[in-house]
Amino acid sequence: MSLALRDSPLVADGTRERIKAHAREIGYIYNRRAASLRTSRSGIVGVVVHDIMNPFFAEILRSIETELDRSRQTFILSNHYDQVEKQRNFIDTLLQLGADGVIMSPAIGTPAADIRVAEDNGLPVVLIARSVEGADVPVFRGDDAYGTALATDHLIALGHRRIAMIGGTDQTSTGRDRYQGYVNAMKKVGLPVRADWRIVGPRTKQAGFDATRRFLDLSDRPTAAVCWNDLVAIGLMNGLNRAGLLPGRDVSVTGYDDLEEAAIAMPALTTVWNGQREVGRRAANALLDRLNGIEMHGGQELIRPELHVRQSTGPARER
Amino acid sequence: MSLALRDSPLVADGTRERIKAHAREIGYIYNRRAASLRTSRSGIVGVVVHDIMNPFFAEILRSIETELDRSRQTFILSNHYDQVEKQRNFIDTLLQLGADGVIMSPAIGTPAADIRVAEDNGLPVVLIARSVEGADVPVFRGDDAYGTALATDHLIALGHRRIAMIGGTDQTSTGRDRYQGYVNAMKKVGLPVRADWRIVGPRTKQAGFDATRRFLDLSDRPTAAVCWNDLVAIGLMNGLNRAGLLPGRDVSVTGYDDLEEAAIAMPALTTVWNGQREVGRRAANALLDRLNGIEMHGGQELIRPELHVRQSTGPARER
DNA sequence: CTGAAAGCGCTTACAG
DNA sequence: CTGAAAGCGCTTACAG
Repeated sequence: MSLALRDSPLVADGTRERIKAHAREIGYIYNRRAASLRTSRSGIVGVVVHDIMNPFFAEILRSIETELDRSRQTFILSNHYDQVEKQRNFIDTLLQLGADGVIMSPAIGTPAADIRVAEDNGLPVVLIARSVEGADVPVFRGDDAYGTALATDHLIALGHRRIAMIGGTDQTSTGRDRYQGYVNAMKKVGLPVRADWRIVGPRTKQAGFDATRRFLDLSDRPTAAVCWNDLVAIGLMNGLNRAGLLPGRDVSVTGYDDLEEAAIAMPALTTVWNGQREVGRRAANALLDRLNGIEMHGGQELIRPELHVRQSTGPARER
Repeated sequence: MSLALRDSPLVADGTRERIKAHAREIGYIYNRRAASLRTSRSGIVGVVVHDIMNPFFAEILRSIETELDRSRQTFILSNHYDQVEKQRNFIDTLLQLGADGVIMSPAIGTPAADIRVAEDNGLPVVLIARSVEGADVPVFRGDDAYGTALATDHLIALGHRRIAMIGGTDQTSTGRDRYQGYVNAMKKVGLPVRADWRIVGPRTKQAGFDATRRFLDLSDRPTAAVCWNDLVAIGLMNGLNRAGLLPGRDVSVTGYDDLEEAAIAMPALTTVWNGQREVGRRAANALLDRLNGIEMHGGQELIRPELHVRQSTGPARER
């Protein structure tokens, strides 16, 4: 009977259909726990990110969902809110449930040992968005340094010479890379990189909004801002609007990620496409490949970002 | 040993600690599948909503997460995108995994029978945001008719007489109730309810943005719009801004939900607080109570919404 | 080809 | 109080 229900070719068509019909009739429910106990495959994949409410991760999740659905894998989601302990608990849970693998955007401060524990216990890991020093697993992320350089170059080409960087942190690989790209672009053309023109921290709309005051109070106030991501940029633009300044005319603003809402922001946001869908799709497929026994090299796969120019950037105008 | 690991009081403290230390040392991993097979409790709760990328659901999920974490339940998430079939697959998966219960915002068109199948197979159901006719399970949602009446009353008090309703659908209980509240408020003071002043459909930012043209082209163009939710309102405000109209001065706009970003929208959005956190908290606790054998009556628990007045609404001015 | 038996790793009722 | 045995529902290797 179990063979028939699993569509085994060992069972004749007619027999299979009769058995299936009967199973439906008596309300038979396949017990995946029992099957999993026996086969040690559970059909469960874990996904853990900083925060699914962040549209950046939500967009990645959506394409992961598409890929896993196709392979009939169930996925369990968790936020770690950058708490290593919460992430560790989740990995424990996955191990206890016998999950087949995990896709993670590691919490700030994740030690390579945590990845190794998972791997050593038969839970293959694939990383997205951030890498972990010393962990020999596949990583899928955008080329952040290249991306912010694109944005910065664009502003420089528009004639801006005083450019701030708003948001982010040095605690993640992404944060360091994005800042580095901005620094490289500035230095390449001999523009000053001033420590006080970097406003560390903001990564949300609210934080971008709150940073407006600090930005406007900077000495030798910059005429443009490279923002950590679209959320910060949109928050900053709202703040500038409130202060009576028009983004794209009075101050140029770039975002990062090209979220769905970047195009309908007010004004439409110039930003860097970060390939969320690509990251999700490739990460999911890499994990599925690993589950099917395909050998995988560790190391990064960088997705090349693209600049999308819209209305939030314009020619530099001195006050 | 299994007793010691589960902190049973039957085991002396010293013994327990020694056993636990040893377990850690040899890298012992508790097998929840095996335990679940034996006890028929899995520690898994399913949550299925239309779309977790929608901040309304994301905010509900966040408080569900908090409550379930506290009870050490793992939750499995799924979007149904209003496809009954997808929702049905998810419920099947939960049954196969022996999940302890499910919290769902039912897909449009969910038959009461689908709820009953789950319940009859030992999967208790709690509904959020929408109800299902004929399903005798607890429902937690806001009082939608009351909420849109609050918004409409507010606009009427500001002197508006031509008020449109933008977004939503008659296919959900929420949609019908929100429209009814608007109709009631208009009729109560003898204002006209015109079919062409209702723009059915939009529920996203993009859709709200896209609806701007249709709104501006309405005959006897309304001076105010009651929007289905904050996303539609923000999209509409962006569209109005692009058209050179200032929300709150040229056109008054109300939202619904009071999402976190309503307060920092441009301009700050007048909206109806819809108690997402409350809905999530109560739904999770109701389910946990059911799991612990506490009897539950079916039926709705309505959370009373509140009007939050900000800058997107102002006195009516005729052109 | 078919059917009965063993075993996955737990928990619990039961014998000692 | 302790320890060995049964059984949850599958899958698979094996005997017939």
